[in-house]
Amino acid sequence: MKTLRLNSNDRAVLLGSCFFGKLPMAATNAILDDVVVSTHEEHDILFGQGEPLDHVFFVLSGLVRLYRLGKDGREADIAVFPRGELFGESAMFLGNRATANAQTIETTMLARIDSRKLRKLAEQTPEVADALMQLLCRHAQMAEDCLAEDRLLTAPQRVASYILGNCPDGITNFSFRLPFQKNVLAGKLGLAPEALSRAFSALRRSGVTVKGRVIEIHDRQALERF
Amino acid sequence: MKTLRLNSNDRAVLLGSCFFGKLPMAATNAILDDVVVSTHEEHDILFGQGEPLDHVFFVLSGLVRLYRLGKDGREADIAVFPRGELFGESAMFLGNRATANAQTIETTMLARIDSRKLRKLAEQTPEVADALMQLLCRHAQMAEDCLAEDRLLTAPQRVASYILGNCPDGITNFSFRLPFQKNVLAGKLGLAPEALSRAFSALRRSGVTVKGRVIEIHDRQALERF
DNA sequence: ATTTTTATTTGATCGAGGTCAAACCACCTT
DNA sequence: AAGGTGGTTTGACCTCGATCAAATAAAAAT
Repeated sequence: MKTLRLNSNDRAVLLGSCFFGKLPMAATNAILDDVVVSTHEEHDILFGQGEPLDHVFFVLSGLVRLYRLGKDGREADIAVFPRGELFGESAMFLGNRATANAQTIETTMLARIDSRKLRKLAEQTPEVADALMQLLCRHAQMAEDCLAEDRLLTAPQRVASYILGNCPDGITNFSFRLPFQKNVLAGKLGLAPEALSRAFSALRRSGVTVKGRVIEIHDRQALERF
Repeated sequence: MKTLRLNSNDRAVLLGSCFFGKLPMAATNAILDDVVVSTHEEHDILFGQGEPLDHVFFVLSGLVRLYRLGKDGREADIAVFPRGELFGESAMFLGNRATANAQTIETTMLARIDSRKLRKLAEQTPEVADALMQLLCRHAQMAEDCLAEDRLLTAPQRVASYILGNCPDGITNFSFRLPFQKNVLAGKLGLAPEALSRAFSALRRSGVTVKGRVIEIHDRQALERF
């Protein structure tokens, strides 16, 4: 892990992100002033459940996985954060302790924001507080969505739902590239890789073609019905 | 559903709750000033997923269930809120639309807080914003905990975990009363009632006794190992 | 291009838990 | 005491997805 300064590309990613995008410039600058940038190899462990954690992370590039460990060593993914996402914010409100493990999935650049400073800024700047609340809310929703899907949908249905989530409304014919390995998608959907593979092959009958990382949809309706 | 005013017992519940407990008196009073109280029969539907929702609910007494519907009509519980809990807050940040269905589980009294007002108050009062962030955070945690447990633990392990969550640390011999029907516990744990029943009977071997709603633990270690 | 490594698919097996039906039980009412 | 009513338990069966092992495919390294 190497420590660097923010370059202009990093700034662009930060300013274009959902979180920083709607903050007043003054607040953004105050935060970015003493941000620390670090680079990580793939599979680097960022923090572990229960460990002290006094900053919030922003993904400048790469991919990070949040997960919990079972006592038998098995892992359950809680969330996957691509570039532009902020994570680790819940520790800020829970005694500065991480509530899960975090690991990079690929080579990743992160910006670290001091949580004390962010929290203080939120006290003084309603827009920051509001942005934080929206972030927390979105993360809560993500977890609730996952929970509901796990409980209500079969593996092929969850995969169909994931695909549809990446397909603009009203379009019936569509294709896109997975932003990560199938491996990772499987974890995100709470499936073993084998189950994901089988789910894809079950969806083939409903007009889904998979070539490497590229997914093609030929019949949106069929997917929705699945 | 009948509409009432806050009585002194209601105020006590509100003031003793996790959310209002740490607010400055002025903020609490501002909120309570135009709270609306309503009573509901059991199984009353409070709101449905996607519907407009312009207030936040506080449980004065009774029990409320948040759940999502699958397209086949099956239901997946997201959370269960007993007296003293605030819920429905996420709609505030997501365009005033409910993200799930809510239903009373038993006869219930609710206080409704206007979300516009609460949000405005949060802008002006850092303590309110902070309390809201902690609430959102706790709810996000609850969902993540559920998700992780669903993915990592078997039915008996989830039940064991629930029991241990109700048992003070360091005590080996313990007994408590379920705060709701087994029915409800099953839903909360993402199990069919039959599966909960079987889980209990699997735990009997580890020193758990179930008599009606009363759960007795005779060997904490055995439960932890399960 | 060839080898090595890593990711994905396929096959076979197994177990957890859902579902349906029936029995059981507790608590009410009459 | 008899009869409801609704929650809970038990039994039987079956489906989904985990797991293990092996085959393939794709990527990276030489």
